[in-house]
Amino acid sequence: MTNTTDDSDLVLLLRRHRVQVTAQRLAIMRAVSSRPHATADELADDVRAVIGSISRQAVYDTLGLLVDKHLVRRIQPPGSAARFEDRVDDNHHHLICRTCGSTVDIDCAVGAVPCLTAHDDHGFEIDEAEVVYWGRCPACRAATPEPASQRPASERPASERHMSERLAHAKEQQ
Amino acid sequence: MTNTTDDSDLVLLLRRHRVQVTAQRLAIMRAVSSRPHATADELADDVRAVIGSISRQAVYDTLGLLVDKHLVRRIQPPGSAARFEDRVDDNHHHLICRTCGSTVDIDCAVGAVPCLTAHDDHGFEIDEAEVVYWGRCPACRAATPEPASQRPASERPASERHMSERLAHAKEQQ
DNA sequence: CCCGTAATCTGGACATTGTCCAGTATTGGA
DNA sequence: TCCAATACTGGACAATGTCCAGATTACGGG
Ligand SMILES: [Mn+2]
Ligand SMILES: [Mn+2]
Ligand SMILES: [Zn+2]
Ligand SMILES: [Zn+2]
Repeated sequence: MTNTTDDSDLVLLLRRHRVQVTAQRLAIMRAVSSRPHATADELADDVRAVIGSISRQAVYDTLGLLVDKHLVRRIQPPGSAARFEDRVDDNHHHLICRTCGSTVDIDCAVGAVPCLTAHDDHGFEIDEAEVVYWGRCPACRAATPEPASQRPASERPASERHMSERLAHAKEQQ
Repeated sequence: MTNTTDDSDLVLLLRRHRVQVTAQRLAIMRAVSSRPHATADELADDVRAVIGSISRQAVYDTLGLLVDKHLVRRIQPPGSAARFEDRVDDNHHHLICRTCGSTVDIDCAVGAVPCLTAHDDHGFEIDEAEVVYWGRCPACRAATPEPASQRPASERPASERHMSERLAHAKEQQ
């Protein structure tokens, strides 16, 4: 997608944001664009394949800078290192396969700024809602038809939600 | 809350789930109940204050086991170590202060099984939606009235979402 | 075009959060 | 009470970041 992007375009973009232009930064931007949802480590590898070498710190510094400038979005899926992507400011979410870890973009079910209206905001000033959908991708579903499914995800009476309440219940039944 | 719970109740609960009863497990269950959203490390400290000592491995093993048994829920807030809580199977979400990290429970804006219906499921079999709301808690808001707010969170034309597209735009304007 | 300074990059040490493993201790049933 | 399965311990190791001091590079001004 950005494979066809000229370096001069990236230079322009950086200058517009008052960011010094370096070979490392250009390479990292290209890497982020060409491999969405990659980790810092993966991006470092990609960059090394192009410009020979880069320090770990330069990778982290640059990604952090680009995130600050809203040129890159950092997502931190539970149980994984941070991942980075090109697609910013559109509030999209992510769908991750429990089995193989593959990650795809997903638009929000609710609207442009999804879920930003929580029932009770507890006095917080909410500015972002991050949503991660968990499931099994088509490939993994095909591989194992029915994984002896746990996780009924069904509701339980509110009175049994906490450990303490559930054990009281257990005692009665005993 | 569970401070008043008798050990024998916890024993009962574990037995019902075919889990061996040990002093470490009981202490960890108590710790999780009494300090919601604590990290493994914090729980280990709490447990040590009660039973003297426990290995890090026992803490992780037990928490993992309790999570498997649906007696404890593990949440992994972006940028933080995993946290654990008592309140399971009710699909509630979390609201985290960007400034001080305080975490509160929040019920879903949408319904009992929130957001589980994504626009396009990409063929995935979705079983859970995890939502993290980000913001500033009342205390932090009071401390700093307006933090030179960035993050407009406003929509941008779809044509400007990706780096590549935005730089093209930049070029025109040049 | 050259210079000086600020910004950036480098490489190595260090921190945090977890997992692996082999040996020892405890649990719970026979 | 005894045994086998299970759990716990302590130390090594791994992954993901951050800190820091010194070397290098970028870029605006002369
Ligand atoms: Mn994405
Ligand atoms: Mn909670
Ligand atoms: Zn998969
Ligand atoms: Zn706060």
